[in-house]
This record gives sequence, C-alpha cells and structure tokens, in this order.
Amino acid sequence: MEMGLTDFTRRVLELIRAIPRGRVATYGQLAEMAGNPLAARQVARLLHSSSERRGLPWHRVVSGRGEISLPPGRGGEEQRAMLEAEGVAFDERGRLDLWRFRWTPA
DNA sequence: AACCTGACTTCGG
DNA sequence: TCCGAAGCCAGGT
Repeated sequence: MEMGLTDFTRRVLELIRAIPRGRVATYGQLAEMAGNPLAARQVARLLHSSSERRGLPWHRVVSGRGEISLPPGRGGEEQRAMLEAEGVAFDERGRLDLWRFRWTPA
C-alpha cells in the first residue's frame, strides 16, 4: 500500500477490491462510499493510471448509467466480455441493469 | 505552485 | 434521449 495517497484514495482502492464477482459499482458510488461524493473523476483516474499495477478488478466499475465507459479499442470489449463471463447481462443498447447487478454492501 | 489529466456526473435545453 | 457546459478531485509534472 502506497503512502503518498489520501485516505480517500486508499478507501477507494479497498472498495474496488471488495466488489464481488458478478456485481458492479459505479464511479460515483465508489466515490461516495469512500467519503467524497464529488470525486467520481478521481476514481476514473485511479483506474486509468493504476488498475494494472495494483491488480484491481477494474472491469467491475461502470458508469452511473450502467454503461461501459472505457472506449472500445482500449479495453471496452474486454471489460464487457469479462463481465459477461461473470454472469452480467447487457441489453441491446450495451447497458446493464444496475438495479440487478449493482454491488450494495450492507 | 500552476497546470494538465481523466474509464465521471449532473443539469439545461 | 441526446448534446454541451460546468462542477469537482487528486495524482503527476
């Protein structure tokens, strides 16, 4: 665990690692659970910059509208494939049902 | 310290 | 429902 990071960031990393298979969380949701509802962009930045280095289950984070934010060609299809492999279903417009798949601890 | 980044979100039209 | 603009945040340079 790195030191220069804020508590907020460390909590976000912890949360991402806690998302179970077959469930997803949104950027905003993670930001809120970590204590700063307005820091969704920072969650995105974290994933972009260090999801591989930290071995995070990055594919389980989606947008607040249940869509994959990662552009196709830069991991989008892969993300969808990984989620489908865990049982997450997408509709014809490429969206998943947050009511059904959102991770809601406690 | 200023400025850029980035896989967001919300609000108006 | 589909844009565009405006907010917001923290890490990296």
